[in-house]
Amino acid sequence: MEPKIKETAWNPEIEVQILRRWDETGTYDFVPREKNFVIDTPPPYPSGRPWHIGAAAHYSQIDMIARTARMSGHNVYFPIGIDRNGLPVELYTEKKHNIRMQETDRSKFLDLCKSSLDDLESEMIQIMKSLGLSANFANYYRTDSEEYRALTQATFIELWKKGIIYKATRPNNYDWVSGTTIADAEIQYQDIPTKLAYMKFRIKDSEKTILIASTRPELLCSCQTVIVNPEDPRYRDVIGKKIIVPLINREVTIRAHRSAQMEFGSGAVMVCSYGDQNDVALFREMKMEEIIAIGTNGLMTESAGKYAGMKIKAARSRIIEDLQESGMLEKVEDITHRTPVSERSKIPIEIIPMEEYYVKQIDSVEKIRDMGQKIRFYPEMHKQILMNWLDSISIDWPISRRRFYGTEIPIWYCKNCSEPHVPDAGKYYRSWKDKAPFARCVKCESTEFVGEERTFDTWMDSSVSPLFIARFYKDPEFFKKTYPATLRPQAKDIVRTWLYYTILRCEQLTGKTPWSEAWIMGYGLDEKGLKMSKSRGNVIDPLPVIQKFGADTFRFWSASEINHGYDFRCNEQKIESTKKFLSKLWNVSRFISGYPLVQNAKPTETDRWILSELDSLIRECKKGYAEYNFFVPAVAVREFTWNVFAAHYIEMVKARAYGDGFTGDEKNAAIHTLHKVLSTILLLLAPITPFITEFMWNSLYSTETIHKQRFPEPLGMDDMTKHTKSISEFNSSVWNEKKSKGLSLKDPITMDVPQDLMQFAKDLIQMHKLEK
RNA sequence: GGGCUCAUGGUCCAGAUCGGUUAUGACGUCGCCCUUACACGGCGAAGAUCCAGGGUUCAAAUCCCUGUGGGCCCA
Repeated sequence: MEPKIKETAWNPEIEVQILRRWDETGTYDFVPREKNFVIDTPPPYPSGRPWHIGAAAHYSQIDMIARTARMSGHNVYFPIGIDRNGLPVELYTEKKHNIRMQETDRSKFLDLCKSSLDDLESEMIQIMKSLGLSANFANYYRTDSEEYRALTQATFIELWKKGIIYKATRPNNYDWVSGTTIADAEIQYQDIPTKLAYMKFRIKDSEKTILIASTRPELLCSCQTVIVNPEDPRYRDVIGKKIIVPLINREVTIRAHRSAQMEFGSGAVMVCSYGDQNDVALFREMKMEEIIAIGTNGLMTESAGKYAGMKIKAARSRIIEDLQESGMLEKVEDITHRTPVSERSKIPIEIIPMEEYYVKQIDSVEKIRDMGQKIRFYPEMHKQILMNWLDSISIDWPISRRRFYGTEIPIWYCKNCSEPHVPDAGKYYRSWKDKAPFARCVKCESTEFVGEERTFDTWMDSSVSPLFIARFYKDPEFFKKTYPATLRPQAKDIVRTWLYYTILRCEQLTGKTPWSEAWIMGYGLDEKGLKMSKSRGNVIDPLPVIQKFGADTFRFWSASEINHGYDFRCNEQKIESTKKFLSKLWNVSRFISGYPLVQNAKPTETDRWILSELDSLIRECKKGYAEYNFFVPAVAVREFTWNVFAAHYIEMVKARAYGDGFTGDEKNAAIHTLHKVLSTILLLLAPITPFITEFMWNSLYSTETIHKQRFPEPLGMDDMTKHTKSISEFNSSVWNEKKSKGLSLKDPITMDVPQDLMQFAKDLIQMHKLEK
């Protein structure tokens, strides 16, 4: 028998041809039906190259979800988008061209950002395509397109009319390097070494001093009170007394407040506007007048007196020196302080009062919690990330940003009376440069307007992705069929942003939960378990890896190595060695390809044994697929194919398939079973390794694509899996016996078939050339 | 300080819901072998006090408690 297939190893170059055929025949085109399986695919952000290998693994797995759904009989809608709004591209562009955004013409700056994005985007699209994503690339969307931004603006206009948006001046997180307000969700905490200064505050009309420890002595000028814990015996008698702020010489009152921790520093705390969120709460609670010590440029303000105009750190050092000179410094300790920093620029944020727009969210927390409870999370434990976040929401969501590359806030202000005007929804507005779409002010009838210059927080755009893909406002028929979506796949680090904001916004706009399932994946780390970063030099570029070993290799690695929901390690050598399994599968197929398809056959005992093992494999795989956990089918199929089917069954029936010493029926039964098992393996692996399975399916079984087939059902064989262990043990014992006698495997040997394997005797005797 | 999570041979990972065999498999290492699908292979070997301590039990990698160490998140 000559195998139909000649090559002896899986050649990844075949993938290119298969990709082309899928593309030409429109294999994955989406035509909406009444019921659809809609994936709210995360639009990746092209922030620089190379693209993260963990992200490539992530998108491979999202594709496995799409293929699983398709093979389970669903009509799958798998859109692809690219997220292009926001700060990273601005920073990238500033660096690339050595310019500063605030000093560059806005139109010109936007053009530069756009071309940076175009370059980075094309590489990402190429990787996603070559990974074999069964998505609709023909009309992939961009979040900075006119159409997308018009949707973001339309949703803003609707919320504005519903009264969910408001403007307020309040202390806010401010990133003075990127020059913008940021939301709590954009803050990270980092342990940063800093100095804890113990300062002496003198009690008025007394020689007594109280020690106050602070990491922010430069905020002395904005100190409005000193608090001590009411339970603290050391300070009981000074509560209500006046105390003098050193250097500033302002008198403030000592107050009792339970938020003062007795263990920290000296137990007495100065309250300034604003050192941290607790200061904000205390100023509000005690209705104190705020003093702004730090400006939006990151420099000390006029309120800081002689320190005005200095950078924060410089002012801190100078004040410590001055305190020393005036004898008001007790000591300075070096400590490590958990410091809130901006997620993007990594600098410590300042809390500065500014006027910004807000989306109401505090009132919705309970509703979102209920909706979140009803979403099925894979894995279930990651629902907790959302719940923890909901517990810690304390202020509304500030949505305005003082940046350029984002969706413009569509508001014009009357030049005369400042009344804000919001245009009709539906168009894309560039309020910073477009002429106001109003004739006169509704309030004072003036005819001159000034456009808002700020942009939205990018999560305002991202949080309406389920609405965009469902053509909200544009195509009611389509919307009805595709919203709510079925599933949101995403990484766990953006649960509190993307996942949460999407539920919030979709609830506000549609009253519905945007999807019924959320699939949460862990991070890709380097081989030692550390985060990959350019500074560490441990970044792995996915593109050459995929080119070298093929997409199926990469995908099978991702399925067999990643325990769903947990962080995973990326190791190029492991990816390479995964290819061995594909070659094994290739050669098993190659062997079987030498036999014709046999329609009907009566299986022998040996055949019924492997078919019974196959049934249990099908059940196991389907269990994994039902939870979108690809680790389960990948490992189960590999184990079965390699260590049961190839190692034992194929060896046992080789002679029978050749027909040596067997009847025609027995021979046909072997050939029929070989094809049955192989075709089932191909179907079970198709979502994970779409290329090799498609190639084999087309070569052996059908000209139709494997990817529109249904998953196999168990045949319902009697359970014979209990024999598997005896079979493999007996085979091993024969191999060992021959080896110890220096015999070749094809030499005959005198051995008996064990009693419990008599039903398989005929095959075993031929396989090992057993003699009496 | 609170929450989530992890800890099994050199490396990765299974087994843990429902306690009971010589603890699974892959990668790597070593030895032998071209046996008509495959040397990207086959056969075999070495290699684990299942993080520590305590408890429940006839019996614990598995259940309970305490602790140690790592990761992430929140204050």
